[in-house]
Amino acid sequence: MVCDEIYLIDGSAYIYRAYHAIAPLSNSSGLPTHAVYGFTTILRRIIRERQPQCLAVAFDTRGPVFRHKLYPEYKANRPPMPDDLAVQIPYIRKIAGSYNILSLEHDDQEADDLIASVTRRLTARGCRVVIVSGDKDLLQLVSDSVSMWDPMNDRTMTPETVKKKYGLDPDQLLDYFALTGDSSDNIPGVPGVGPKTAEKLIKQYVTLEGLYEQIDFLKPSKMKENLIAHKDDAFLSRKLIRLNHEAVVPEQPEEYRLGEPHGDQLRVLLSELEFHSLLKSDVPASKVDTLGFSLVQTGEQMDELVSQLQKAVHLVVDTETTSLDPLVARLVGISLCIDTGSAWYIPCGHRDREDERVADQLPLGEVVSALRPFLEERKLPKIGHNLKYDWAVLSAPQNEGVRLAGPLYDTMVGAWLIDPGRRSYKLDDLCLDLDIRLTSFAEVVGGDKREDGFARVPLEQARDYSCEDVYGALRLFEHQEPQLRELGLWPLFADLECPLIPVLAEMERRGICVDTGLLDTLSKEFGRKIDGLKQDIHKMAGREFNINSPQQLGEILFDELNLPRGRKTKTGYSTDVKVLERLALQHDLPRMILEYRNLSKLKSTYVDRLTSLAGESSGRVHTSFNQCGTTTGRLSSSNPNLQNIPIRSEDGQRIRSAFVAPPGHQLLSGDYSQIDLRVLAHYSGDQALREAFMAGDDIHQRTAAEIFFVAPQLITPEMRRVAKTINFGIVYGMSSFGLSSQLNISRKEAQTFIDRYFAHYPGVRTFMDEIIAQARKDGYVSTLLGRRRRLPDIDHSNRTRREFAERAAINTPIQGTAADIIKLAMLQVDRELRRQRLEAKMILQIHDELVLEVPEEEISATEQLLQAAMEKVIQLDVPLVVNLSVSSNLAKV
DNA sequence: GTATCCCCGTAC
DNA sequence: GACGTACGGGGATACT
Repeated sequence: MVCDEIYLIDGSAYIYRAYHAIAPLSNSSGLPTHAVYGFTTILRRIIRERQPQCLAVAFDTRGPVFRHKLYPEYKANRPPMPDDLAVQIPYIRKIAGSYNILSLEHDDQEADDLIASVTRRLTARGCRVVIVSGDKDLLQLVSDSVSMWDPMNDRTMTPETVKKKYGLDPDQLLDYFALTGDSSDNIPGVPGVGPKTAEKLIKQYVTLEGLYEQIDFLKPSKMKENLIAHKDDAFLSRKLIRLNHEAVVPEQPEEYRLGEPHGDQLRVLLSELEFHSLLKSDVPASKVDTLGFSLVQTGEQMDELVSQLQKAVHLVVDTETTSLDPLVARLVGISLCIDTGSAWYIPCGHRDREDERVADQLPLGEVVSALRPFLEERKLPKIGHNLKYDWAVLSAPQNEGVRLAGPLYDTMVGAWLIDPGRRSYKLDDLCLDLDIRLTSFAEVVGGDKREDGFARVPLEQARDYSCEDVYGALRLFEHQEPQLRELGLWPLFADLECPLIPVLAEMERRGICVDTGLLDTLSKEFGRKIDGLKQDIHKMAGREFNINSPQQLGEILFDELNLPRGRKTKTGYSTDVKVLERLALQHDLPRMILEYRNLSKLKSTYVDRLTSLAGESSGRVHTSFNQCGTTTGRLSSSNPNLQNIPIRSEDGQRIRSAFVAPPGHQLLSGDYSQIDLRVLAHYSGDQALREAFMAGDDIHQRTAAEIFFVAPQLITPEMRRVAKTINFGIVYGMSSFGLSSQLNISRKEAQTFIDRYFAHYPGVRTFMDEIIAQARKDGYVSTLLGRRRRLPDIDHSNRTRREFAERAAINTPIQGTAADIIKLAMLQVDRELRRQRLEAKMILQIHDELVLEVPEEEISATEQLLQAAMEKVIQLDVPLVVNLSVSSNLAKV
């Protein structure tokens, strides 16, 4: 028999489960997709784990079914299907179709009835059936040839397990449920009869009929009265629960055979849904044609390549190297292409198994001298994916310092500008959207786990892999360019973000000097204090425990010391600063925990981490500035993150002072004063806010005067602090709740402050309302330079998600415009330093601050340059003010 | 043993 | 549920 075992999936049930179990998700056009996603994963899991030959998925019909005629109240307590689920249903059907799975649906029948009908037909033909469901209503079908499996908890129900769970045979369940009823389906049953009673009754009397024949002999009781009074309900319930075995369904087992997925359909569908990982794993490869890829291994071949490059209008570049770290990476090969018809791979650093240089390749020197004129040609645009890396590799001294020039077009940055919210900007993921499947790095390097694995990849394979990357990047670029122009992003792309790439690469390469001696001292000192605190804490707690574990800490504080619990987290009670600070008022332990936490955070995250990173490259640390790391347009920094070095506490300052200028140099820092609020003043046009900045006032003091109704000179530091919190909160869209918890005041007081704030700055209120309205109309918000962020949740039915999008609508134009401005300034500073032939170098950007390393004799010239460049980089309706500071280290005095 | 989630804390 | 944008350490947990 072709299909001796058939899997029948309770589709509708899993749609609901997926909908509720998976966090809301949507594609870039705002279509909710989480139910589709969850459903698809379940389907895949069933197929993967059970490899069924025969499979069907049953769906509920949309309209009423025969049960409604029997009982109008049937499922009357069910809320209608949520809209954001309803729109996903057609996609779920398409998914089933694309995976080549038979779908069952019938007017007047529910999925359960279809499953019952198929089960009846096919078991009669000798097939075994596995029902895939978690619904107890289907248990009535279980028999020697029918089992039920719920992949969610991987439980299989057989007649034996049914007996174990209910004490009854599967065919008695109907009568059993007829008595208990089912509140979720609004099936009445008999009031007062629950699982225990029903089990006893059915065990004794076998069926409803048996029970009611003997009803007179029951002892008088409330239950007996109920049974008599609700006899009709019991029989009606059984009718409702009994599945229909007579629905029209395919009769032949062959019709349930699971075929191969429809690759093309699936590709289109998964692309639309933006299920990139599934696209990658489930859609058969449409591999890139490698016919036009060639190796350049001889002088003649290089000459031929050079003559081809003469006619290039743009050059796509990718480098293969021995390391992800450009400081040490050695070129293994370069791939190039100028159109989508062909590509070249020029190996220059490949090695064999014995680590001997492979013979059939030109030496690096020859490769570089042949290609340098093209790579450095300022009129020849260069295209690549993550060009910051290639720029850094090519310009490194060990690779002969090629300065990749010409307008740079980076497809990673392009993809980010088009959709700054997407998860991955990896070349292969982006290419999948264009239906191009690239070979993964892992596939090529295979088992070789060493970092320089690529050097040992055979040339032909290296050629195909590397050429695919330039081909993919070019296809991406061709896809992106019209989009970038259409969205008005081209100037931002071509004139700001892409020119910034070499600037960032140089900042990263230069790095910043750290005083490892000081870090060492700090590490020891913090270590000593931490050990002392640890002992004291354990002593006071009465036992040893892991202080770093919020869970264990919670046990000590709340269970053993019985201190009052605060806010709940998913896994227990919160032990964060706010909670511990409150507890510190009544117990010493929380105070010590806070100190312990503070010191261990500083030690592990900063002191020790910096020490290990500085050790790798002789006293300097080299961060990565991630250009595509945020949704607002800011940079982010990692390995180490130099944008969150402590500043507020004294210990934080000591860590800062370990960032130093090298001998003969100083650190010059310029930071924008209140750039967010100035941008807000500009955007909102609010009269009072603008005047405050025009007058050069201390904005927090000014705000304090307005909300406390006092003269500016009478403002206390406390009042200023409150005003400052409000000013910041406004930019983030904070509510009275947030403000009250931040300031430890009542919500009412917080609301009063907010009301007074808006009374004084009415333009800000208008701005906030308008920007949300605009986001709702357009589906996105934008910054001064036209940077965009889509906000698909701005109309979401879930209030939390909607309000989140609303706050982002307020914050993004402000934060993003500030990012635009400082990026412009970075380009300007870079250009001016070159023009004035100064040796000073930018080394850090911390959102509203630029830090330069400056030779002592250049300090005054660089100060002027920096301040002018930053302040004059753009004209807002309020002045931009930059504060400078010069110091031998990063600590603020 | 490795990958990932969660809690927490640092910055602007 | 409640304040936007990040990164990262360490514990807990899930998976291989």
